[in-house]
Amino acid sequence: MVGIRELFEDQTAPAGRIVRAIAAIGSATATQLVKSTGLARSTVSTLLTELKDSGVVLDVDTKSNGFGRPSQLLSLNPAAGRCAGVLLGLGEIRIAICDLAHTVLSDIWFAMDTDYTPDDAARCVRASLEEQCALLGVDMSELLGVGLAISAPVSYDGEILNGSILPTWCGTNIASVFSEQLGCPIHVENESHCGALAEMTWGAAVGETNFVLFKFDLGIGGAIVIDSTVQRGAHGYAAEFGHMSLDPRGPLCRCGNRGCLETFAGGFQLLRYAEQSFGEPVSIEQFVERARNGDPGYARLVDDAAEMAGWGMGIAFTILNPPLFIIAGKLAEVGESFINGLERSFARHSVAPPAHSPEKRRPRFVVGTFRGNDDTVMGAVALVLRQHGRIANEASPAS
Amino acid sequence: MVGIRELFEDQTAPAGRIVRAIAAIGSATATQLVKSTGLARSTVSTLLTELKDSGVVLDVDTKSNGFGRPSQLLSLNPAAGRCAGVLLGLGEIRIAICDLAHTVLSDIWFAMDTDYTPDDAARCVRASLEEQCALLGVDMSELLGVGLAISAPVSYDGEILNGSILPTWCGTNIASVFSEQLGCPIHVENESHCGALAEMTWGAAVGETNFVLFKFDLGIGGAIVIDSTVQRGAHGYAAEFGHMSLDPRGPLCRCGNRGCLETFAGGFQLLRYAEQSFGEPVSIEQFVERARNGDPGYARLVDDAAEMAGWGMGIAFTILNPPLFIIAGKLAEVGESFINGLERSFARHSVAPPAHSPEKRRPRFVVGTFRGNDDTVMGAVALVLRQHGRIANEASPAS
DNA sequence: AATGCTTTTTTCGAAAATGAACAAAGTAGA
DNA sequence: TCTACTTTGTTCATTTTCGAAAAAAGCATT
Repeated sequence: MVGIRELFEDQTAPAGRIVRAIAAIGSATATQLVKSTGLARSTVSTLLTELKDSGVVLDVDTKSNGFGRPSQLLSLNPAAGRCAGVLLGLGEIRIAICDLAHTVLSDIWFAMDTDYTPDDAARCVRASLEEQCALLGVDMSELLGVGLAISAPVSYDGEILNGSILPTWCGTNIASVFSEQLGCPIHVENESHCGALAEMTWGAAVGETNFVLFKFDLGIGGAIVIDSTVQRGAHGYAAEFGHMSLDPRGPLCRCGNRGCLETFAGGFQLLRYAEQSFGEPVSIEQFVERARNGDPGYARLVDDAAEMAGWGMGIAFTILNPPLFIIAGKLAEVGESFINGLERSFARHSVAPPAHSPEKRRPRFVVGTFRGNDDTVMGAVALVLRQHGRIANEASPAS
Repeated sequence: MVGIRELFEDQTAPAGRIVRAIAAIGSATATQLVKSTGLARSTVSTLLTELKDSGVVLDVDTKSNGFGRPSQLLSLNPAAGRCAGVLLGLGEIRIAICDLAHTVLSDIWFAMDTDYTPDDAARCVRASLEEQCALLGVDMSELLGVGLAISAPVSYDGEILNGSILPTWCGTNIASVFSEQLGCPIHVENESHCGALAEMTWGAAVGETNFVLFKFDLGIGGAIVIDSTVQRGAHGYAAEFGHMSLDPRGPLCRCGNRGCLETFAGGFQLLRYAEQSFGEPVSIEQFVERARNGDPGYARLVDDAAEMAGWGMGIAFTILNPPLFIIAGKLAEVGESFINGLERSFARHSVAPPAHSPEKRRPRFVVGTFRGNDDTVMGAVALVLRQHGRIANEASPAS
């Protein structure tokens, strides 16, 4: 008999595969597990009874499919373990705790100095996690893992590569800093990649195995998902759509190049253009609100941004040929006008399917379901649930 | 006891996995197989003795690693089966036959009318294959598969999507046409994807599991390889680098968009520009020769093409973040001047690694090892060896 | 209520894969 | 030449996984 921790982390053993398959989607039927793990019916059945006996898996419901014997809906025992997700944001930290049945148990937020250090962050997160765990009546050592979402590319060993938002953090190994404080497995990923995991787990991409996500927010990021796996590339830089160089003579970008997509359609830039033109500083929420209401200047800014964004997505399509695009971030909340402009521009910048081509040869466009920075925190939780971006585990347990 | 054919095609059985692992790299040691298949040493050992007993696998050599017991080099029995690769080109067809130890047994070429039909092609290929097989003293029914390389994107079910080079072929299901004539498993892929397989199997990408290939030839294509798998995308369009739209007001492209990379750096266009400027039509071989010798006008054309190509590769890097770029196609034969220009432009158009970053955070650039259209035919063979792009198998054997 | 149909779930003997211990085959240095 | 060390290859009892058949649990029609 093994504990949930071992099962959860075992990459090869069938029992582990089953547990993680359930963790990934929250609840599942045995038949679904047969498909997603590739194991034999009998194997799944046997292991499932064992897992039920040891209290790791629970029957939660019974689901009829119209015909035939109804199937049992299974879920991991919520009491068997918990996962935490942490968003390390600009002057703020947000922490969510979930059980293994995907129920959010705690979701808190607190402000930080804008120049907080990794050590500050780790200490604050630890204090806060201890407090929250106490409220939930569990011990912090029961956490199966903590996921960190960072607004910067992260290398495979947990180092922050390009401190564009948090410049002083560049070069820090964020994973080891947190591992030392928290003493449990740490998973690190960049913010947009977390967003994709959140959409796969709770949002617009549930059940999708292949898609590309564009996140239009203050910055522009994205994620490439192939076979349900978020691609990280050789160094963790993959899907930095905001820094596709679209115009070699365009505006200078914070990354050091010119004419990046972000300089045309990034939120920071749009806000600056708006302030320059209308003389009044606005928040991104105000900006989105005015653009949605059709305020001419703002609408035009969004229109132009959509034009460039569609171009970028066209190029991404030419390279990756995904069946689905998910459009996320605050700019997506502008609604139809942004999405339509984007699709129109996309059509002009991607290889046109031949005239007789069936509908399915065009990619689908879907707007993400998360608002605010929910996608990021929840994605950080999903990091643990899906055992993605795992980095440190051999730290001594917090005393 | 099972025949090589079943083993070769069985996707799940360990024996099949071992056979295909050997087929993919030509010859291997048992330890390599343990790593690449993920099976236990004991399993590999047991199955290997069985495979040797049935004559499928042979000991070919013994390799010392300096320390420890030397390992046996294994190879598939060349007499156990053969694979054919077919290039369906512009006014020409090329066919290669290999044994399972990667030895080329036959490599022939013949001209076709420029407007030959798929049926013509299938009949000619069949006649030629029968002849070649007879010369080799084997029966055509012993072929383990035939790979087809096409100068156009191909869908998963073998349909030609965009007949840019062979316009009348658009919409044909090339796989079923050939399957009917040849009566053996057919594998279809687009030309550039085949090129990547050839480089992985015999060329510059041996041992590489992740890379991006750009092929600069008369057209521009490419391939994305992740975990040793050539990515096809949702519809088989993936890695159409030639049609990245770099300038919305640029020249019209045959794909219907403007300013595609191909309109700036594609061989067809370069030849046309050269003819317009120097009044004399040249072949691509002549063009490359003159550019390599530093002939000013040609050198400048190549320089400008490298500038745009580097830009395109920069964008691809921002999206995919590969550890390695392979540069293939006739334009690569121009040499240093093209490659250097390309790398220089790349550096200006991709996210710059921070100043302190280690060398390994930059992608490597390597020139492909194949010349002419060797990569394409050999890639078509590799299609079969690696069981990639498999489409038809249930056709009735040719009578 | 009974029967047929469909899908899920379990059971159980057979087959496959594994881990651990051992044997083999080489190098390097005493 | 002998011993220590390293890596490869084999054997076999134990454990794991599978396939096929049977049992179970619902819906729909008669």
